[in-house]
Amino acid sequence: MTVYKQLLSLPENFSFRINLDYLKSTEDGLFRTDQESITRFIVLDGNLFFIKIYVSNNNRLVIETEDVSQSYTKQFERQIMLYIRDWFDLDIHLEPFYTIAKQDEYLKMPISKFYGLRNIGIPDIFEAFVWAILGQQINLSFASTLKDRFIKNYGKRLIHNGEDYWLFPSPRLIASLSMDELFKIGMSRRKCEYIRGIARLIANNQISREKLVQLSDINLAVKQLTAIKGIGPWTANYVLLRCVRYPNAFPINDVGLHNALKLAGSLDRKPSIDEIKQIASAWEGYESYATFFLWRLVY
DNA sequence: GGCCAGGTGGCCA
DNA sequence: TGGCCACATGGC
Repeated sequence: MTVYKQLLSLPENFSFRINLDYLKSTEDGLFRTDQESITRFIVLDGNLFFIKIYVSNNNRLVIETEDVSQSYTKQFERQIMLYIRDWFDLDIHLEPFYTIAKQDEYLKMPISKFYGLRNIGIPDIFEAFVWAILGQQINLSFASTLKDRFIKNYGKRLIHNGEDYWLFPSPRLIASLSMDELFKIGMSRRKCEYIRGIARLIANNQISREKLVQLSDINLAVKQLTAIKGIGPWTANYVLLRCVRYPNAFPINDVGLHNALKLAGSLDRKPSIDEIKQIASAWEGYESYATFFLWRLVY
């Protein structure tokens, strides 16, 4: 099979190792990591590509693409590069964030520990919503178990070099499933309804990443999303942070964030919401990165 | 056994 | 608006 190789130059403040470690900690059947690379299948307009990502000696990102569907064109090449730039959030300028964070009581420790980390995103908005809804209220390890069951029950299995990879289930398929079919994996009935509802909205193109990007006002985006059953302020901000990439997305109610602030600030208790508003006022415009680095402390 | 997990909607004053 | 409560399940 033909393999195409592309290079992407990396920002100064990007550490491949730190980002690989992060991905390793979140491996979920959709991609795989080893000591030096990340691999996954991606689908573009129904065409299948297998990509391998690693770093070269002169600090460039190397992307090898196997043309599984025999459909590789310059257009797909461009889309694959955009996908990688987006997944690793390569186009954001983080110097202003680091300048703020270096002198911030709560951020200086996480940015020193994880310098070079990026908000590795969830490019597929349906996946982002499902992951957020699954994670509501329950502990993260159980949420991971549910996600694993979700992917392996409804997703598509592919094999590459004898190893399993999965494609995330399509919103169209999930929208068509019965409550019982969804309930069997162990999530609450309400989560089944929420997920089926969002699947329907995405399948009908009533909700899309592009539309949310175009709103460009986080208050509007949150308002629109929280009108949907099962999407509260936390889920809305989570999706805007991990997928749509609003830099000021801020899931202020997040328990993990609270624990991370307690740890980073050596507090004897978790801060209150009002205290967090005070703390975060210094991060204006970079709340999403502040949150992502703080999460890394506790997950 | 009880309480908390990367919350949310529904009900009631 | 603000205060409960149920929700599925796992870990401590």
